[in-house]
Amino acid sequence: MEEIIKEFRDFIKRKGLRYTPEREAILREILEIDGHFDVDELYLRFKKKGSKISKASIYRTIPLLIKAGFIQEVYTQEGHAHYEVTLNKQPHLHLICISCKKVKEIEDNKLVELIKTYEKESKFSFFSYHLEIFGICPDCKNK
Amino acid sequence: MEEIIKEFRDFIKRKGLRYTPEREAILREILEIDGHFDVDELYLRFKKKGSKISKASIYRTIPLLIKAGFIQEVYTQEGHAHYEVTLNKQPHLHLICISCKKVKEIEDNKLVELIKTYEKESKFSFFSYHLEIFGICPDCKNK
DNA sequence: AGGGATCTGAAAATGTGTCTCATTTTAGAT
DNA sequence: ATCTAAAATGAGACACATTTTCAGATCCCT
Repeated sequence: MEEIIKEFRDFIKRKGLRYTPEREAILREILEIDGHFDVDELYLRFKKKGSKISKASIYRTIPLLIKAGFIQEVYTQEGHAHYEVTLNKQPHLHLICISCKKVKEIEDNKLVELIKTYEKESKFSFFSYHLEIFGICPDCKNK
Repeated sequence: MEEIIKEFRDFIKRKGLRYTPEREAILREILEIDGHFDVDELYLRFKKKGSKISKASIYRTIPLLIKAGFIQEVYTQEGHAHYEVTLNKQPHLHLICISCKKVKEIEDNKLVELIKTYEKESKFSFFSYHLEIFGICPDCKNK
């Protein structure tokens, strides 16, 4: 945990930016969230704690955390973006039920291998990817 | 082309909806676009032609075309959705250059096979998927 | 400690997508 | 062909996510 914070601080410094309590608090809060999150959820968590971090700061910090490689945008649902912490996470894909909106994660090495072959063939340098599959989950099929 | 139009008409009828000139015009316009498109582009094409189809109608027709299986939402960029015609298209994935924003398509059967195994294992019924990979294209690397 | 650049919160601005509503159009029944 | 109820349309209002502006606060280098 503290190492991650330190890494973020180094990243901020390296970029010539300023390390502020708000930026640190946002990273700490995100690291405490298990699973996916969105801006509003983050904002409400701060509000509940009595912390008065503004949405603007959250919106401004998220791109930094993405560039630093700590989080990733995973999908858009109900008109707004959802993110997840990528640290200590295997690459994975999301199955999204279009009926109940639940999201299931699948980790699979075969996909990772396949993506590596695309990287070689295309001569791109890959940063990240999303594989989202939309369908109906077993529970909703039986309704 | 005319067969596709007929198919759409049948789809609309089957759903108990009404077949209108606007709906047909929107489908025709989309079929003429080569590649990806967004709502604004579509709207401007109508405007340029002197056609006065409203954005509301475009927004209302797109979900119909998706349900009919003619188009698909492919990715969100700069805050709005982009679509593509799925007819006569092999399933494929998109490589998006985060520098120049160009999108390259890759078709690959291995991915399709892999996704079929996920469908079996997860017991979901899949409708569609997107695989988007973000990276830097060879051209931008050399700048 | 001082000072200029950067960051912050608050609010306004922007932009996408949805909804409302008055009017028009469709399509089935007459 | 005409009538009619239901559904679709365009225009604009609206809801909401995200970005930008700006004045004041903070950071951090010297």
